[in-house]
Parts: sequence; C-alpha cells; structure tokens
Amino acid sequence: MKFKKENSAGYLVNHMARLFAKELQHCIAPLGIVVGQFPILLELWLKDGVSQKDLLSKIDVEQATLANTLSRMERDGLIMRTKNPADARAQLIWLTDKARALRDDAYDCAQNVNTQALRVLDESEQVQFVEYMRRVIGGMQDC
Amino acid sequence: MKFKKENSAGYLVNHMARLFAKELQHCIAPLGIVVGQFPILLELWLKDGVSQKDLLSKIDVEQATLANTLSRMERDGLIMRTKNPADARAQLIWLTDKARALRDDAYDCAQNVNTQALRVLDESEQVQFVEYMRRVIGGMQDC
DNA sequence: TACGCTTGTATAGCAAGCTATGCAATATTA
DNA sequence: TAATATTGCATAGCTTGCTATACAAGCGTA
Repeated sequence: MKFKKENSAGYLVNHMARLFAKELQHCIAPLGIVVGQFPILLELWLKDGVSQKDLLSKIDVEQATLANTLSRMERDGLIMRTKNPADARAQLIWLTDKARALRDDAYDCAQNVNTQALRVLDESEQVQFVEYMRRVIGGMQDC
Repeated sequence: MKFKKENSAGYLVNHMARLFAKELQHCIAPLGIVVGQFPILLELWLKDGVSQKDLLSKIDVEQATLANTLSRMERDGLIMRTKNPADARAQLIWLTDKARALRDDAYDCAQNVNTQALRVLDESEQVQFVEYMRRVIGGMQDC
C-alpha cells in the first residue's frame, strides 16, 4: 500500500523535464526566445516557408498548442506568415532575420544544457539513457 | 551545425514527460483528480494536518504553484484548511473523506502507467533507467 | 453545380508550471 | 519596546500544454 515517488518513473520524468526546461530557459532568455518556441525554431532553421500542417507533422505537440506558440512567435518578431498561393486556408511560415541570427547561440544552449545535465553519467551510460528514453517514448506513442 | 532532437536528452525528456502525464490524466480523470494534484495527494495520504510549508518541503514545485493547486483542490472538495493555533499566518491542510477514499485507486493508476510505459525495458533496464533519472536529477539540483 | 465531407487553422477555456510581488503575522534586534 | 527583518501564504501575470469546438476553404460526388 506504499507508493514512493522516488521510485516512480512518472514522477521522476516530470521532475527531470522541469529541471531541463528551467536550465534551457535560463540560457536562451537573453536571446529573446522561450522554451516552447525551441522545437519550432529547430525545424524552421532546417527549412522554413512551410505550412503549419507541415510543421505540425515534425513537432510532438497538438495543433492548438502549435498555433498558439506561432502566434506568440509572430508577436515577438521571430516569424512572419505569407499567403499560400496553393491553398487559401494555409499560410507559409518564414523565419525573420532576427530568428535566423539566433541559431548557433541557441544550438549551443541546448548542447550545454544536455552536457551539463548528463555529466553525472559516463559516456556509455549517456548513450543508454537516451536510448531508453527513445524506446519508452516509442512504446507510449503506439497505444 | 546540426542539432538532432531525436538525440537531445532535453527534447526526449520533455516529450516523455508529456506522454506520462497524458496517460496518468486519462486514468485518474474518472476519480475526479488531475495530474498536478497527484504529488500533493501522495504526501497528504501519508500525513495530513500539515502546513503549506511542510508540504512544500516534500514536493518539487515552487511555492506559488503549490498554493494555486491547493486552491483548486479546495474548490474541488479534496482538501480543507483549518487555522493553525500556533501561527496565524499558517494553516493546516486536511484531506476530505472523498480524497481519502481515492487513494488505492490512484496508486493503481500510477503503478499501471509506470508499468505500461516501461514495458519496453526488461527488469534490469528499468532499474537502471530509474537510477539514471535519479542521478541526473540529483546533479541538476545542486547547481 | 450544389451538397456535404474533409482539411487547415484559430479560438475558448482550463491546468500546471514559472517569476515577481504583496502583505500580514511573527521574530529579532537596537 | 519600537523599528526592522523574516516567514507563510496569496496574487498577478505570463507560457506551455491540453481538449473541444468553430469555421472557412477546398474536394468529391450525386
């Protein structure tokens, strides 16, 4: 009848996620971006001029979450939207120069947070840890 | 100059945490509770009649987050607050009978979610995974 | 072509997290 | 004891996430 949170994967995962987010937040705040925008920027740095739907397929959040985050990014001058000539419902999403310029610094932040966070594990443990997470996520997605 | 989210611990941790929360949410919704209340209930099931400060020391969220969640729990009839005779600033937090009755079902939910989520790992991998998380969290807390 | 289904996006409304700040009650100290 | 500092909690205001719903534009089909 006991339940120890220190042994509960769910509890630990939640706690760890908040610690990661806090660290990343700290590092990217000076760049003028926030954590929820990060995955979107990662995709747009690879390729912009895409529809919201295209973006959605590459990002693991719900459509409504993406739409809201995009609104804030537009407000903050990180993206611009143009008409999609092929479909009047959709728009094309473009990075601004400002957002483009942040890329390398942002990459560095993410790398540093990961490195710092995983420094308590040795090289092979780190690989295993990431591998475990990928497997767990994979298993949870096809339910 | 590349940054792959599939290899980024931070990205995976965040994604995994949302999947866990979604699963737990699903399971406990019929009980009339929500995920943010879970850690608080876990502590109160062990011992209630405590101050907010006592609770805070056992729960890994900020004070403001706890205060807000407690308000919603009071609204939802899960807790009651009484005056603390020893200190007029503080209050004592008590579970209602309704909340007390949910305990075993809630434990089951949490156990089931953990079991399901980790089923892709074998016994020893599960132990390692949890151990890794504890170490990472430990390392991130004393920064 | 007109009707209805599907698709792309937006909006409403909520929970849960954060930082920053306010404020009254207690404690400390000059 | 009066002034000041600390403590316990609440509130404001924001982001990020969710579900549910709305709605216009496009598509398919009778």
